Amino acid sequence: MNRRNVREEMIKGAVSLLAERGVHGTSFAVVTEATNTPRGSIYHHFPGGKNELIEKAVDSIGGLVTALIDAVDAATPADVVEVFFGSWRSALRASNFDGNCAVANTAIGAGEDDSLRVASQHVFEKWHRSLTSAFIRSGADTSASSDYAAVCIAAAEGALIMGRASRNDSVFDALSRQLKLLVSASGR
Amino acid sequence: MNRRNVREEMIKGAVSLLAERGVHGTSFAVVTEATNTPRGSIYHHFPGGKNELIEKAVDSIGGLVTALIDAVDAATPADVVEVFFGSWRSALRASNFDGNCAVANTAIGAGEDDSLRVASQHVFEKWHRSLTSAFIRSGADTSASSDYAAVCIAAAEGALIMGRASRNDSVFDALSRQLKLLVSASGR
DNA sequence: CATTCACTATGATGACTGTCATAGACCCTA
DNA sequence: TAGGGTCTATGACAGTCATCATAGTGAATG
Repeated sequence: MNRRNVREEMIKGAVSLLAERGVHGTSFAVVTEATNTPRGSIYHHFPGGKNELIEKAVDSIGGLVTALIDAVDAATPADVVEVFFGSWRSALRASNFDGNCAVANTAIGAGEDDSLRVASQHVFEKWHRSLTSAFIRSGADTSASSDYAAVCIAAAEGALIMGRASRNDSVFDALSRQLKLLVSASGR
Repeated sequence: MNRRNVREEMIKGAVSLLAERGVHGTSFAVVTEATNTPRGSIYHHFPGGKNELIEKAVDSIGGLVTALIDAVDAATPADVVEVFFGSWRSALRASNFDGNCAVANTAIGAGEDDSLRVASQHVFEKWHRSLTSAFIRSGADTSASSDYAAVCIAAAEGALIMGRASRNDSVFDALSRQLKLLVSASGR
């Protein structure tokens, strides 16, 4: 836990906690306890305080998911839907139905300070661009791909909330089923 | 502000604050200040403390929206989509892009105590049933209506988050456009 | 008039929050 | 060996949170 990775550990822990408990639940006390990182050096690593930590956490998970989307090499638009929803679904399961999207939680928990809101906005935009490209690559209708991406992201975010509320991920079945139909209609 | 409506005032105020600031931001101090209700009688009206207030607020807004859905008398499935998203969209605008769905915020902000999670779960289920019926009434494919309802609710919840993050409601355009196509495909 | 009840006012409690100052520990370089 | 920069430990700070106890109000009932 010494040397240089304390900062990274904190950011990583903040991502998990952000998904599970939101911005307010991600207090420094909880972060340091969950990650076994030293409480004394917080303002050394994050001079901007809590906001800086959360921002970095949002950037981190945002970039990670973006990379995941960019790596999708699907043969059909329906496969893009399958992979995208499948990832979120398994994330929900992995959290034992106790986690939401960290970015969504940040957008919701953003207070007066606009920095957090803007950070999550940028992530959403990045995801939208990447997913749009993925749809185009898979042979979807080019002019509709942006719409498809928006629908998928919005639906996934909503499904996470509903799935968590019901401790059940069957919502994803309906979404996957219908959105596959939608994106297949015009493509190919 | 005397007599019997203090309780109702508090619940009403809690709904607004819940949508804007989430569970944690809906503190008693803020509620009483925003509604000009007496701070001293909180535990008289809500012996269950904060949880009871939030629960009642979720029930309240849940029933209100349910009634709204039940009142929809649409000629086509596409019209159901139009009305449903239109309502959420104008709610977002009305809040100056600073409000989410109060029920979603409660689901997210629910802590260890399961009561809040369950309350929001029930509301989501109620909405799902009502919207499914609305689709069936409008002539949509009966076996697909449940899926349609799930997709619409999830997408709307996600769109609220994204719209708030970007202070922009153009996401709703894409959603409305595509989901109208989807629900029209099999219906009629 | 007296009692009871619904409601309100005030303030204390202890826990937790983000923030920061101070001082000590570690290790690389000279 | 000495110095200096990076990191850590400890704890104080002002504030807010939910909760509750105590005391008080006024009105309706008996």
